[in-house]
Amino acid sequence: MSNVRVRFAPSPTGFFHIGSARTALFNWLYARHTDGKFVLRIEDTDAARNTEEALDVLLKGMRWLGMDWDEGPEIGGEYGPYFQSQRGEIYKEYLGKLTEAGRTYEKDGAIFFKLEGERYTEYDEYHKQEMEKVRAAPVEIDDAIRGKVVRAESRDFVIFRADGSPTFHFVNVVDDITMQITHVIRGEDHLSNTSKHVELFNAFGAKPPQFAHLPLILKDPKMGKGKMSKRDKGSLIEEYQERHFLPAAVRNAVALLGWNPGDDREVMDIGEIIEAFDIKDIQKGAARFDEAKMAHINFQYLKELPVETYAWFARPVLTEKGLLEEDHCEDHLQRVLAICQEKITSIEALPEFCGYFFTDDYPVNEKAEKKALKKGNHAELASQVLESLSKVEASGWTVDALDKAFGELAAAHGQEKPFMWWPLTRFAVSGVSSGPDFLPMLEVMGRDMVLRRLEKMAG
RNA sequence: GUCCCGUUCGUCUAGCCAGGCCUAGGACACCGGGUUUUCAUCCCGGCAACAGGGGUUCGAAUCCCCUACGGGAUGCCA
Repeated sequence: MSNVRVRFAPSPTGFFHIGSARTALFNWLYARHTDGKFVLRIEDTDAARNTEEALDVLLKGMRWLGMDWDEGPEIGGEYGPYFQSQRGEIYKEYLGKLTEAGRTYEKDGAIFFKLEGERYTEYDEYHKQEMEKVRAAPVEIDDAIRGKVVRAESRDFVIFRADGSPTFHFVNVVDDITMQITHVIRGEDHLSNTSKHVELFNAFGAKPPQFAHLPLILKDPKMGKGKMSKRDKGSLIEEYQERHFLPAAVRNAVALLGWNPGDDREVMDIGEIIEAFDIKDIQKGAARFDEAKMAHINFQYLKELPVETYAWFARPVLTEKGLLEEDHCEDHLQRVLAICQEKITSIEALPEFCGYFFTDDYPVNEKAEKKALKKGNHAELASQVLESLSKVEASGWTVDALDKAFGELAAAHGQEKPFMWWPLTRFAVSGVSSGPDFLPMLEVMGRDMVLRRLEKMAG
């Protein structure tokens, strides 16, 4: 085990944003890669919006993506509590240290952190007023992604509000010190704040952790400017859960958001990702999230799934849509899925793709109908197929037998191949013009269903 | 305004730190062709980028400077 201790410190808002998930994942990957500890710390100081449900969304999302934490909610750990709302005593104690060192003062009921350096007054263009500023020594941040970043703070800042609650900058630093965090991997929006944090670490006489600031995930320019927000489509992990994406695929896609293994690998199992992951390979530039790529990766995972597992994911989706009885024969389900799995790119599209295997109440696609009927008189063609296929016994209803029956049908009409009957037949039994391979589809459907639907078309 | 960060195909990116192997590679998307006389799969092909300008150098996507653009910070939000 290494001494690496990283943390993910979300504020439960009721959403699990893809950017947060990425930050969590990178921390988790780094912990697993280095055989260190991954700490989950809940920043629930804003009582108004931090509810039980909000925390639940977060924890469920973490687990769904397979990110387990070594210390944190529900499991505890030796550096707890892991909820900021329960760490008041610790914050008071650390405030005392600062006050003792003469680094605080009170103003308007709030407690400020006092910077060291020459003081002067200057008109501030942003605040549109005269303000007291400090010529503090520049702080040097050695960022694992950006390199050396130098930035100087110029104003004292609030660490305890007038209502007595500590601010983000303060609790963040105190928690990182007391939880002995060695690496802080977080979004770039915190890079400018880091000089504040380093000032605080220094004031406490603590060594700042290794920082690594992740590039931001920007929204689609068509949707506006700035970083991706929870209102943007595709930005919430919950959305992928609801759409039945495979968690491993989502995790893989999220890992690729600003990181890559340095070669052409994209679809990787989690062990591979953990092994390859390193902070130095993280991108500097901001990225735009591409849903199409996520879908592609998801499909790659879907194709590789054993049909048993595929059925495990698919069954609830089909049941939800009312296509499948709870106790529907597992073997039959798997036979259907086996011929669909390679053709279909998402679980989400499955009900539409294969619903007709399970119910007679399936929609008829008009375009497919037009296409199928172009081949000739549909009632006539259907009755020809019906006549031919009814000769195949239920016990011998196989691809081979069906192929043979179609062959004989063709021969009887002086055709070399039976393909003129195929589109019509497919349409008659499924209502659409595309789907699984034709003969296997008929075989899996079974004699009764196929003949029944052909009869209907034959009139 | 000030400070900080960034900028390679439409998108994600490799290459940049250690300049020549880059006529800039891969993937997604898109377009075309093929297979499957179904198809959303699969196969083949195509399109398409070093933000701009100066330098340094025999040689720059790679090093330096400037400009432009994008982003972030500048909260008693986190």
